[in-house]
Amino acid sequence: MKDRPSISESEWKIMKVLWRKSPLAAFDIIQLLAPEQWHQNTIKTLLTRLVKKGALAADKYKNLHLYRPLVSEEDCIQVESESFLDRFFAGSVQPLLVHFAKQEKITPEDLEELRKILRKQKK
Amino acid sequence: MKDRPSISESEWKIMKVLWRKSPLAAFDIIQLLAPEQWHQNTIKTLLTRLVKKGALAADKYKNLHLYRPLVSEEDCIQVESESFLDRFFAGSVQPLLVHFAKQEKITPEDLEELRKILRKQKK
DNA sequence: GAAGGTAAACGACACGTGTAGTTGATACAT
DNA sequence: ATGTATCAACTACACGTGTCGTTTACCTTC
Repeated sequence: MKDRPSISESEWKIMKVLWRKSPLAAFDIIQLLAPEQWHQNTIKTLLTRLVKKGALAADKYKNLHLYRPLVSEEDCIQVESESFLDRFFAGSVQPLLVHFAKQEKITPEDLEELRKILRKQKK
Repeated sequence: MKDRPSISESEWKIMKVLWRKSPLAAFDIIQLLAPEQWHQNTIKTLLTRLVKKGALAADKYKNLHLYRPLVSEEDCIQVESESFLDRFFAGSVQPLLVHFAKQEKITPEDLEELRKILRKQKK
């Protein structure tokens, strides 16, 4: 897995749209992100920057570009999770789990789910 | 819990030092952060900014300041975790757990530990 | 082929951050 | 009391980011 470009918070919202459905024209993305109340140019700028960073491809189609992701959501989440772990939990999952457990964010059902996944992996 | 000031990555390293032991003078902090290879002034600047943000107190003592945290590590981790969850896992712990489980970052021992914590809370 | 309209490209600006040089204040030693 | 070392304060600057305005290119339609 190559280095993933660093994607800022706003940029991430763009990526999410395109991970869900692509390729899309700037116009479509602007529509889908209407709830963010961003100026059109703001979204265009973010798109341009994401292309420059290598996170998106922009295929020319007539007088517009069709954007599609060049990096997978899985990989990006992976990178972000890694750095999150490093910064706040000394790089290991255990303290993170403890943290969330103490916040009462983890339910017995989650635990059961986890057990299932682990069991599957053992095979 | 009041709003925690936003603490950048470098600033976080300073905070970690002071959460471990405080109060400390700038000099001590510079010593302890020697591995970071930061210029002294860099650390001073970060300290000043943290004071301005309300994350640290600087008590005057003779010709120097003694720094101590004004926000707790727990609270800050809490805020960061929350925003991390929101950004990458739609705000819920479940997908995060699944993610880490799939990365094989979670061991059966972790699971056992979790179970213990949950059991304790039920009481 | 000229006109009109949209999309892209470019430029701009403020703010946060990482990084460090310069200046000013001050405690201590002589 | 004065000099010196040290700490704090101020200043600076480049880069990333969030946010848009302005200009240019180009497709489509008449």
